Amino acid sequence: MDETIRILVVEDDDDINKLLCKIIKKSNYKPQPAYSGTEALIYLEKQKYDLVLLDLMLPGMNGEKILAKIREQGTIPVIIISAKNEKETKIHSLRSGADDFISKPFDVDEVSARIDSVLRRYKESNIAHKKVLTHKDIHLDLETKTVHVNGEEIALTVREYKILTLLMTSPKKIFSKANLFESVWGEIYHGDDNTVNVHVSNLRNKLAKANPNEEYIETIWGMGYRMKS
Amino acid sequence: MDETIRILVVEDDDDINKLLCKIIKKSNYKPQPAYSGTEALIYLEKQKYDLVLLDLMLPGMNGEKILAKIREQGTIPVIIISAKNEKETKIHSLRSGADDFISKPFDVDEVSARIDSVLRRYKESNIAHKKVLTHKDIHLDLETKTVHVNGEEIALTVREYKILTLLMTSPKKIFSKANLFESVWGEIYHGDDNTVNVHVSNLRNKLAKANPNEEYIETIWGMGYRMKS
DNA sequence: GAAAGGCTTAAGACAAACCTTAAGAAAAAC
DNA sequence: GTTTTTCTTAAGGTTTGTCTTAAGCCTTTC
Repeated sequence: MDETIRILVVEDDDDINKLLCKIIKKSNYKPQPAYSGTEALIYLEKQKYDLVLLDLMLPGMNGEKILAKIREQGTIPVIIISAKNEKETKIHSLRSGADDFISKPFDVDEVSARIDSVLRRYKESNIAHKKVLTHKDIHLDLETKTVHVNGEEIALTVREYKILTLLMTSPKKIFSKANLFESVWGEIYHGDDNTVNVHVSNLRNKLAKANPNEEYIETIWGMGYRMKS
Repeated sequence: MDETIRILVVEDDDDINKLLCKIIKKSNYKPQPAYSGTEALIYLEKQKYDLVLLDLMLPGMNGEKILAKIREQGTIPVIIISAKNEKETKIHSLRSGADDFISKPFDVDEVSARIDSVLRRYKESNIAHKKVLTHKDIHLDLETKTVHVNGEEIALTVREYKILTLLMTSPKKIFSKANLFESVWGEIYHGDDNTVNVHVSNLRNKLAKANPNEEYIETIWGMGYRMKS
C-alpha cells in the first residue's frame, strides 16, 4: 500500500519553491514543485495529492483560479501562500475554500506546523466520512464506487454493486430476498422471483474469479443471503 | 395473544372502500372502513392499527391533515391512495411521512402486494429494535437472525428458528402444539400431527450438540413445550 | 405392572428453495 | 442507428428442508 503523502508546491519564485520543498522533505512528505498555474494543473490530473501549497501571484493562471479548479473536482486541502498580507486577501482566500493562509515572509517552523495541522485535520475528517467497507479482502469504496478483491479491482454492474454494498453494510445480518430486492430495485417484491438469485450468482462468479480460494456470500436457506464470516 | 393485523381504510367512495376491504380480507387481515377524516381519527384513538390506507381527497378533514396527525402520535405505516397521479403529490406524500403511494385506478394485486410489502418492512424494523433474546446461554439475535449457544453459532432452519424465537419471547409460557403450529406455519392445526414434534426434536438435537450439559426445551405432558428454566 | 396414549427419533420420500446457464429484451454507449 | 453491456426470464439440475411413517420409549392411569 502506498502511504506516501504527496504535497504539490505551486510557487513561481525558484528560491521560495526550493525552500518550501526542503521544509516538506524534512517532515517526511514528498514535495512536487510546480512553477506555474498551468503546470500545477497537469500534475493535479496525473496524480492524487494530499495537500497543495499555493502562491496567489502566479504566471500562467492565477492562484485563485487554480483554487477554484481544485475545489471543482475534489476536496484536496489547500494552503495559500501570499505576499499580500492584507486581511481582505486572507478572508477571501479562506472563503473560497482554502484551509489555511501563510503570508510572506514566512517562518520555516510555522510553515511546517501549519502543514501538519491541515493534514491532521483532513485525515480525521476523512476517516470520519471516508467510506470504505471492508470484509475479508474485499474493499468497497463508496466514494469512488470501486471494489477491490485480493488486490485487484473487479468491475461490477450497478445491481451487483448495490447488492454487495447492502450486504457489506451489515455483514452479520441475513438479508431476505424481499429486503434485497426492494432495497436494490426500489420496487415491490412479488415473491418467486429469480432475479436476485441470478445477480447474486453473477456477483459470486466475479468475486470467485478474483479470489478462487475464498467464499464471500453465504446462502441461508429459507432466509436469504449474508456475508460469510 | 392477539395476532390480528388491523388495517384502517379511509376512503369516502363507498365502492372503492368496499373493494379495498375485500382485498384486505383476502390477505387475512382485518379491515376497518372509515368514510371521512374525522371518522378515521375516532377509530385511531380507540384502537391500535397496523396500517392505514388513506385517500387524500376526503370530506371532513383532508388526507394530508390526517397523515400529519398520525405522524404526530406514533409510527403507524400509511399508504396513500390518490386520484391525483402527479409526481408532485407522490413526492409530497412520501416526504410528509407516507410509506407508499398508490394511484387510482389501482390494480387489485398491486394493492395487495404493496400492503404486504409495507407490513413486512415495518415488522422487520420493529423486530430489529428488540435486538437479542437471551435464555441461559442461548443468544438469539433477531436482527441478524443468528443463534449462539455456548459461545458458538448454530445453524437452524427457518422452522427451527421460528419455533425457538417463539418459545424465547415468552420463556415461561407453555406453548401448545396448536399454538406453535399456527404461529410458525400460519395454518390451521388439525390435531394428530407429528410435524411439530419432529422439528422440536431436531431443534433439541442442535442445541444439545452445542452444549450437551444443558437442557433447553421442556415437554409439558399433554400441554405442549416451553423453555426449561 | 399392563395397557393406553402421548412423546421421541431416525430414515426415506418428496417438495421447495436455490444455482447455473443461456438466450432474448432492454438500456446504455458509441 | 449500431454495437455493447446489462438485465430479465426460463429451463434443467442440484441441494437442502420438510413431512410422513413407523418403531420404540416414557408417563399416566387403572
